[in-house]
Amino acid sequence: MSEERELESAAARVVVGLNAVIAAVVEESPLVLCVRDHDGEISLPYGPFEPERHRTFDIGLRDLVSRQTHIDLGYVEQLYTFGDKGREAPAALLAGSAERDRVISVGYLALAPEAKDAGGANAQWRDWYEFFPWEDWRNGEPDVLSQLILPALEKWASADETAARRTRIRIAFGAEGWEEERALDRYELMYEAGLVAEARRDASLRGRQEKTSPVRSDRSADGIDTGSDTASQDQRLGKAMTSDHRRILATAIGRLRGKLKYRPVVFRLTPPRYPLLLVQRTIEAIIGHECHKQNLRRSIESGGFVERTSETTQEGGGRPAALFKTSDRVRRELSASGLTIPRLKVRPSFFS
Amino acid sequence: MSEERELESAAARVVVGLNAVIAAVVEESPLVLCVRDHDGEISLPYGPFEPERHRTFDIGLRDLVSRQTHIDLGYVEQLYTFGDKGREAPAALLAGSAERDRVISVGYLALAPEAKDAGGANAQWRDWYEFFPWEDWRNGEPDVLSQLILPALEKWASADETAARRTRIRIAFGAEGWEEERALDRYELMYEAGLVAEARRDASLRGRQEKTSPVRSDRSADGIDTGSDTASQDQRLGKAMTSDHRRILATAIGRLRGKLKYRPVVFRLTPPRYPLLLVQRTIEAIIGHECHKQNLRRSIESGGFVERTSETTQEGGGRPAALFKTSDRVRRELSASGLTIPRLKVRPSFFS
DNA sequence: CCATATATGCTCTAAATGAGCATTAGTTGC
DNA sequence: GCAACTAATGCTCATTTAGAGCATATATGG
Repeated sequence: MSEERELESAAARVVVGLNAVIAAVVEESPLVLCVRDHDGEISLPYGPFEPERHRTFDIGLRDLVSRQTHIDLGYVEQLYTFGDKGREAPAALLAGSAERDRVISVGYLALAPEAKDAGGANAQWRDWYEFFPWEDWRNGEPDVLSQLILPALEKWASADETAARRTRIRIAFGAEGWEEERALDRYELMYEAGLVAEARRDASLRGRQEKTSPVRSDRSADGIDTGSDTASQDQRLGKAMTSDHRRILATAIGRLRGKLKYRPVVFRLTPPRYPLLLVQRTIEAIIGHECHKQNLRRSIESGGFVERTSETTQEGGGRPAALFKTSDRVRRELSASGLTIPRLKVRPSFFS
Repeated sequence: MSEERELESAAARVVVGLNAVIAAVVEESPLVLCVRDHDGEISLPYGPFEPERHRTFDIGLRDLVSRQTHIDLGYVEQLYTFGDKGREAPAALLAGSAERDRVISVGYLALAPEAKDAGGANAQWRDWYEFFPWEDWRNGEPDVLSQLILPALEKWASADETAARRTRIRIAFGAEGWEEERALDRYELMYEAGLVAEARRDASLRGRQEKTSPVRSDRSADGIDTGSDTASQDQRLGKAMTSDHRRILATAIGRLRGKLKYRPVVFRLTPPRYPLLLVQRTIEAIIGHECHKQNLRRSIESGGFVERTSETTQEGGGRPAALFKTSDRVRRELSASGLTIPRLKVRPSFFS
């Protein structure tokens, strides 16, 4: 049996890749570092995990990123490992992988305190809401939700006898309040409903490759044709990415949004000295909605996350702001709890 | 370059394994399903991920577990992917992997509402505190902490000029309050300090295999010899497991403990009808400390997690308890928030 | 009936949150 | 210099949660 299996695994290898979501926040914009893949598609930095060179994933990731982008990662955390068949639709995405190899990928999230010039012309910082326009509620409920997404999802749900789809939609899209950390749930629903470009791309790729055994038959089987032309729609439904990178990014956003609430990770994204408003803008950029200023300040100050310095800034035309620095306890991760984020409520219009 | 890499990866393959932490709670005991590996060591159910047979990790895991143990998994969630070099110390742990292959492993957590007979004589449910005696505070602070662990860690920390070790110890072991979800941090510190059997085992294995490049030099370099004989000490410091399985289990425990607080996962572990005390005991078993009964009830009842039925039980010699069932909203995961767990405080004696 | 064991109901206090008003200290235009 | 404007900062008040513990209800075994 051991021999048999040996033959088997020699036939179809597993290739392990590494993917990095490298995030920074600059001037109200949450940025993610992107590269162009060989087809010119937008991708996350990725590459093979090389067991001979890399003692740990962590080391492999840093090495890979530093070679692709001139950036040295600081804070890094493992996100999720993606292994679904067909996820690496454009085959041979990683050098050295044969057609039938299974490519799995270990996704990481990294935080950078500044969006340093990424070096290679190939690397570029992008606002992550380019990929998820519906996730940004800072200026109120995004129109695309009630105008495009929810109607399309509703149609998709109505094609399902059981209430399962509708239930999932209600949870993900906030029938009982918008939960920002459900970014992945929302993306997955939209994918399954055929609303994002990747769903259509993957379906056609699958159609070409496999004549037998329908994989995830529900995906494009009854995907919705929302009418207008694809290009302008993808504009409103966000840019596509290589392979399942947009899913990985959604995972990262959801994770970061959640983590913000129970660990003081914001301070991984701040410069050495900063006014409290910067912390607020950083949080708002990530979370995707506005906060109650005074209460957030109370939370930050009373939590002992920061220390006031004697310096001040004079940015816009208002009273000068005191500059703060992150307290030692927090920088050394001594601090257990995160800061509570007082969100300013915006009522979703749908699910009235 | 692509060719070069192809050769390289043909030389040292990556083999992907799957690991399952399958948990259940029975009568105040948190149980985990274990198997015996070929050496007779206690292991988590594991096996190779077979890309030809398995479309997703999830499917692979269920298949693997059902073949090893007669159990059909319900709730399943990915935990973490372990890839450190040397983690699969006893080489060729997975059939078909050559000596120099790198074995990485995708760990999963599964919850079972009952500890069904596992089938194979090889599979066995065990109380997870056998492996982590210091994590069970239900009868107050475990003696082993102040008697063995903290002194040994303190000694280990004092060998470090920087305060780094001591800081980590203080965070992990609750200088500012015991945080039950830090189970992994605690285990890792103990491993690094050479307090658990696996650390000594891995060190000797490494010593045999590699003459060059000291890997994780701090591990056993100044590991502590706490004096008394190893056997009785391992008794007090918990049973060892194959490879890094105890680390995986620690990850699972920490994750489950954390999740309990923000998602209603307890109800994945309850039978169809139950008295509220059962929920309490289940939570206490997992969390590792007692709760304030009345407040926990308030939390459960007011949160709309359960519905009262007209039935009652008569277990011990007290007033009969009403039987509840989990509400639909919760069973379909409609419920967003978890229940707040009112812990009964126990003051740690150390870090006075 | 009594002692004992739980279950269950309720109260009281303290702390955390949510909202918003008021004041302060600058800048800019005139 | 003054009015208008901008943002920072300080504070208050009402509500909600969370933490503790007392009191009552309904069983069991003598």
